Amino acid sequence: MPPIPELEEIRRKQIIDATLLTLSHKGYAKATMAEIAAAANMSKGGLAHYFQSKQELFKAAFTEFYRLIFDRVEREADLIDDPLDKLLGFESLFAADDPDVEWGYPLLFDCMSVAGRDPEYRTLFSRWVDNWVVLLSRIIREGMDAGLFSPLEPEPMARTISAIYQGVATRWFLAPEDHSYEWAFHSYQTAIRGLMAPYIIANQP
Amino acid sequence: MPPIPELEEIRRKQIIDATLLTLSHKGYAKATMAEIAAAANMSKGGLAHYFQSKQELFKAAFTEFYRLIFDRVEREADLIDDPLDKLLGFESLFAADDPDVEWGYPLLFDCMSVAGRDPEYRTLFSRWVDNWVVLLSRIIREGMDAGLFSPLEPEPMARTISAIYQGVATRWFLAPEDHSYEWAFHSYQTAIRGLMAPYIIANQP
DNA sequence: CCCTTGACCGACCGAGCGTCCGGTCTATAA
DNA sequence: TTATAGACCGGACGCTCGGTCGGTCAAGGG
Repeated sequence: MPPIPELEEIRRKQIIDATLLTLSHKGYAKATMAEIAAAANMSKGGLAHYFQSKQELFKAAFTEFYRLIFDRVEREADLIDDPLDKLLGFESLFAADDPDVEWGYPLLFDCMSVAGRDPEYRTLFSRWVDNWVVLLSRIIREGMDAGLFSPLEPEPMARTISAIYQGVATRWFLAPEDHSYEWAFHSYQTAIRGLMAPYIIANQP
Repeated sequence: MPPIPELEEIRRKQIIDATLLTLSHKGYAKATMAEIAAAANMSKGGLAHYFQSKQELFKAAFTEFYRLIFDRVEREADLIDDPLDKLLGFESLFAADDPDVEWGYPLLFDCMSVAGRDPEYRTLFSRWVDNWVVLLSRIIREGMDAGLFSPLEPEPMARTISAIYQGVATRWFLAPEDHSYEWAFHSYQTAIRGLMAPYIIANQP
């Protein structure tokens, strides 16, 4: 009998946090169960009590990871009023010194790498993308409702925008010597403006 | 004394081909030296005779891989005359049934995943990008020389274009249910047209 | 005909890994 | 107080893999 009924939830969170921490500086391939157990102040056996395999644990960790990211992005989008500015304003994701960013990208690359062969991880990746698409679609609809954008299909446009964001961010992250923050931000903004240009209704004077 | 002096080159090519083949359906993490050796019709010892470590072999293989891709892309670009059409015309890279494409993307994701932590692979990734940038910059310069584009900095634009291409292609490859060929091609073309629009000189009637 | 050289073999080693499992401890129920 | 169940421990097991190393064989030089 568990003394505290929520113990399982607490432990799972504790383990997942430790997994993300370990993953962040070791990577998917080199993170071991022993290391994760140690980071969670637990033994390998205790860890196995809550997650029966490494795969299961990693999938739970990755799911938790993108939940974290979206909480954050959504909060930031809420602070901006103008829909176009919202679309253009993901600068916080180009913050090199932010720990979330620093280990978030490698984690995403790990997921993509595995997804190249494993359908289950492909689903994880799709869900990651879907979150972005939902967020961006909502912003586009806001713009249409406010009479700022002329009618367009929100979802394909949202997918295009997020794909462009990901492409630019990947370069910036993996080859920063050749892709400065300025380049990344300018590239992203120019590309999005170019895409949205046909749909932006000139503001009345 | 080797009976054929070029034997070493032949063997290295043979091994690298086998490595790419093995990598293509096993992935970086799960491809073993024994398997590669078998694919090269050779023993582990023979393999070790030419490549002293797995890392060394993989780096050579990846370098060869992007040489292959660029030979191909360059040849295809040569077939098109109009510079803008060249920029817009990488459709062969959205060919799902092409074996080069089918295993090329996973290989690139593997490289990116390792590059997230390993500076040597980061350099490999940079070189991969640089190849694209050189190719695209040349096309942009052609357009400027031909009076089709007004003056612009070719390199940053080339980097933006290739980043967008990569972002779109990644989605198309990893989440094809949600990102059709039509979506990918339209997204890429629309984005590039939007970027280039300010620099396209209206053709005289 | 022997000796050297280099290509190549494949059994083996040792490290590292995920998983399993017998056991211990603690808290509740009887 | 005793019994029981679940939480957790940590060593052992089995396996895989990269790298090594003594050996074989064929070709050419002396």
